[in-house]
Amino acid sequence: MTNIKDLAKMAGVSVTTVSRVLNNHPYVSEEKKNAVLEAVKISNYHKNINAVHLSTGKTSLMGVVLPFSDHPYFALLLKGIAKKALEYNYKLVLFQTDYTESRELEALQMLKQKQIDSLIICSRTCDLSTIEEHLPYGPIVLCENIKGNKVSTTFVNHYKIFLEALEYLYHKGHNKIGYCIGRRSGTNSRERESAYRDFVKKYNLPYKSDYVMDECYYFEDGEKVIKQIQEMDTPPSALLVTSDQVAAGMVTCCKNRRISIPDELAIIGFDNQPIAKMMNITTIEIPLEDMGKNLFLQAVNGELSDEELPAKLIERGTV
Amino acid sequence: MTNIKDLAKMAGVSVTTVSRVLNNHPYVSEEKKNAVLEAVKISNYHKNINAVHLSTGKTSLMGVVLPFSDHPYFALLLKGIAKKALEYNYKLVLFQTDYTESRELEALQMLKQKQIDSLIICSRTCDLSTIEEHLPYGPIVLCENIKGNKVSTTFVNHYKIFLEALEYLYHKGHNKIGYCIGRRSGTNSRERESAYRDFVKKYNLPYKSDYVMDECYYFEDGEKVIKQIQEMDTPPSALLVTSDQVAAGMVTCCKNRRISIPDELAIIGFDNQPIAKMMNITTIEIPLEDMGKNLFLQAVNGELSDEELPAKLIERGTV
DNA sequence: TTGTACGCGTTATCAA
DNA sequence: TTGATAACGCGTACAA
Repeated sequence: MTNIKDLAKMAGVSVTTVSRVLNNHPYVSEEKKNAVLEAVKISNYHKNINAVHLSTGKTSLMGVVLPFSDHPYFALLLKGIAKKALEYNYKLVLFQTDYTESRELEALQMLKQKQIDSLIICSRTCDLSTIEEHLPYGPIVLCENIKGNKVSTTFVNHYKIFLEALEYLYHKGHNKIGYCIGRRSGTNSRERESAYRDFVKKYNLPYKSDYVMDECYYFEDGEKVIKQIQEMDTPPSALLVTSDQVAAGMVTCCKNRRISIPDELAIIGFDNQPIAKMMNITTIEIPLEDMGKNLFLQAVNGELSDEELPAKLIERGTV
Repeated sequence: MTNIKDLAKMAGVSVTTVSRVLNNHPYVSEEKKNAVLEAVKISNYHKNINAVHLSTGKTSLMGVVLPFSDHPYFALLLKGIAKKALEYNYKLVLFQTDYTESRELEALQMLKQKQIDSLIICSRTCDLSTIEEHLPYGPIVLCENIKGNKVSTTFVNHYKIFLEALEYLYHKGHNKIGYCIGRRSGTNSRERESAYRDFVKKYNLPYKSDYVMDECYYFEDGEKVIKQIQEMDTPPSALLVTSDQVAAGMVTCCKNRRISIPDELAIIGFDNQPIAKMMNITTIEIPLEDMGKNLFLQAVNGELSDEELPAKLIERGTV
């Protein structure tokens, strides 16, 4: 492997000059520059990036922590991050955690060890305090509404939009409303739960714990939900479903079982993914790709900020 | 940032001894070992991985090239890779190419620059020769049937399984069979096309170019296909669809349009994803996760091998 | 405009 | 069992 020293020898210049040429620094004569470039060409030289990293203390590598990359929600977030990463010439290191804390710690560890410059955590299991401990080693940004901390955040106001959707259903005549969610823990889920509780309280509705169904992630989970509500004595007449995938699975399942939508069951999905448009599902649009882009920018520049992005209800045929 | 030198000073030993302790090498007394460990603890020391990389010439980073990470086919492949990566303590660097060659070259570049140890290319646009040029810099493995080269491969025999599926449809009484595919280029696509041509030749069927539909990737593309065939004078009576997602989209669309499956249109999907099971879609099972695992293993150990994994037809309700 | 010399943090070699 | 010291390859004060 030829290195910068070899090049210097070949071109008859110093290593500094070689380095200058390689990094487009000023103050180097056309003549020597060409000599170096020539040497690069004939020697098939390529920088050893690790040496650059060691020398500069930076890696142009950004970590991305997410539970599953095969879920459209996170895939879209990732897409936004990846777009900006391309633009800024950053590479991404993926940490697929399956919501296990140890995998999250690995990512934080890499930040500590300077293998990545910064870290985007799309969803987490570990404590906020654990994250804060690692802040001295590089920027960490989160995708949840916890303003006023030492970490930057990009988020949508899940409390507000959840409440809005619930009110919408209520004014459409529904008073038996349930909701489906991925996991019960996590900031976003807690926000939704508290919106739900505030809603039933406001309208004096009973809080039925079986109206809240968790572990809903994928298309095929929609069937599970339909089965569940069919077994209930008084099933909900409307469901807020925090993923369009699951909502689509429910719509498909309902068609198979001849359950009429929205007459027998109204459904509001989340994200406004292509599948929702195609299946004409009423949904809450979440600007996932924009959120990804924003997360990236916060992570690169490292300045502290909290940014709320808008979500909005899109009326279609399932309510 | 405290470093190994500081530790040495603190513990009253040499840097060599510190390094030995840190890497669990033998020949260090219990006493000194404890002294070092103590120093590590109180100084909150963490290795600078870049220095390790520079020194060892390795990174424990593996590159993964794929067109889109939000497609279930690649997401499953990635899942298999990620599982093994976790086991072998490797991290993954993701290159989402959108099938642009320049992004692929970036990955190869990183291999050259020693930022990654090895590279898995799940699907490519660039020439095989371009890949071979980069082979001296580290193992590169491919996910396609091009045996006998200097690169390792893991693949299923798409020619064979495609032919098998076509025969299956033929013997079910279909002689107007079409197929849907992602892109037309690429080894896998060419294999399928040649299986299709051999099939129509064998049974003396006409080759109709509009029976081959490309750009079919996602659920929502299923609708596009149905629209297309509905406009044909003599639409196909059966379709091989190289993604369960698209097949699911088609089934959904057919339900909306009251097209009876399999009577008016028979469908065979690909991959055997959960959605296929749920929607009772006949499909070709591809062991994607296993393929991912295998790709990883080939990439870490760097030995040259070509491994064919089995695919099989799963009969369900759409034929 | 150019070059020398050192630092980055670690591992590996070799002598003791 | 230990420790000096030389790599690893690059960037950059600082001097010229």
